[in-house]
Amino acid sequence: MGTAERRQRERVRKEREIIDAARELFFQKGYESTSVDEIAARLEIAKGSVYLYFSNKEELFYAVANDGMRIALEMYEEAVKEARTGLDKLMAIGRAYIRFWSSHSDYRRLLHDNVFRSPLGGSGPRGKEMARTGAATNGLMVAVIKQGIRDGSIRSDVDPEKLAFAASSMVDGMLQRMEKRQASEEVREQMLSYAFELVRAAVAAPAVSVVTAPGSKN
Amino acid sequence: MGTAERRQRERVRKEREIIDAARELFFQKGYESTSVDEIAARLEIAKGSVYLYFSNKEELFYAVANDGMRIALEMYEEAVKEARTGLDKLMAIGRAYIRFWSSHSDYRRLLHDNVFRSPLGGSGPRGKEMARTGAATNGLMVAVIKQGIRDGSIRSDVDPEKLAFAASSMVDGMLQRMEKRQASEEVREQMLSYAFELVRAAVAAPAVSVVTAPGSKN
DNA sequence: TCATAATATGACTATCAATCATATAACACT
DNA sequence: AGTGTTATATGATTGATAGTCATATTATGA
Repeated sequence: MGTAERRQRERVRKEREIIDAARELFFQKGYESTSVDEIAARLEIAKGSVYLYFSNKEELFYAVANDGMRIALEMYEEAVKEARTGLDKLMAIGRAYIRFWSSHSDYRRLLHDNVFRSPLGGSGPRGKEMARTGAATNGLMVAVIKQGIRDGSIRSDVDPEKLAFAASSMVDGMLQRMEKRQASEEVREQMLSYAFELVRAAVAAPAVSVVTAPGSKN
Repeated sequence: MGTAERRQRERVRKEREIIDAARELFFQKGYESTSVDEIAARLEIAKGSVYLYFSNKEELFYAVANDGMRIALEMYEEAVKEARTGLDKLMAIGRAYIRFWSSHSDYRRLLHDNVFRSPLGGSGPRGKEMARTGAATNGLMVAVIKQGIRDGSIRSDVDPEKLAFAASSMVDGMLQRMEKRQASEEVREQMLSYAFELVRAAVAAPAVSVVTAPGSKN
């Protein structure tokens, strides 16, 4: 009796449809200016039906945001594979970060115009799922930093958790502010690159190459 | 005929009253959950009267936020006086930052729960005023960094504007995220101190024995 | 064929920012 | 003082929208 399973599949498909519609509208007009009525209208269903699948509008936001974060996470994971030392991997994540946020400016705008509603996500399931994706991203950074300490590319007095937190906060904070200032894509990249070099200068082990000057590539 | 002047004074006084009432309510219940009606009720005036002095609720937010930012700026200016080198001044600003945000957690919560509405402020006069305060704060940091480069405490290849931007974004980003996580005051301070040391490690001029990087401004 | 459960609907409620026609008070000028 | 003009104040009204709920429709299974 595959009824339950079919029902479950149907449910997931419906949820997906709603998320997709919401995403398009959020991208187009922003979260605040999109009404649940509009989302429903786009799918030609009743507003009440949306609430059958998502307990409130914010959960819908978390679902969309999580999609974006998942894409980013996958890009980081790819980037990490292509570098050897922990430090290089950390920098590779940085470059992937720039790549992601340049190529997905819709997600960037949506997420950074609404950071305030993405703490650890709300209390609903979608919020929690997004929080997990955030935690996984953080975990990746911490792991990479730890490796760097082991392989000698990162100074041993670095605190992996704190560094991951500070570095990602810096980048988030910068992107957020630049969003408001409507900085050009080019300026954005320059600023981020500068910040990454700053981090590198701060944490690279003093071993072979003396601390690299900020602003110089590699 | 001091009539115009008295009127002007009266206007300022009224505005002040409204800002103060709004601040108390924003602190107590947050921006979103405070209605303009409540603000008016607290002052025993009609809602319409509020709109006689502020064109919308957001302007009221900017006015309150600006107060907070002014207090902080003054603390930074004090802190700067008590250090000698540019690098020390930069670190002193950092410590003042911690002091301000610990002692004024009401402002901290209000501002960081609402960063999204404080880009460069909105288009109204209060938003613009807040933007000016922000610019002044940034200007102070840039000036201090420039001095550091001149007096040799900060590496000459540092870009003052970019460093100021990256560093303040980092701190903002961290505070914002910690607000959501409800980190304790203690953890908060530790994290911020760590971030400041990271910045110091990245920008402090190398010890005297080491040759200064070529192309130093001075 | 019918009872039960799942899904869908859209009218309705509640909330609130912002507006506006109307009223009152302050002022300037004679 | 008397009068027209401007500034200030009011609160009922509008418009928008998130979320609810009684009711209807459809699917399932005995």
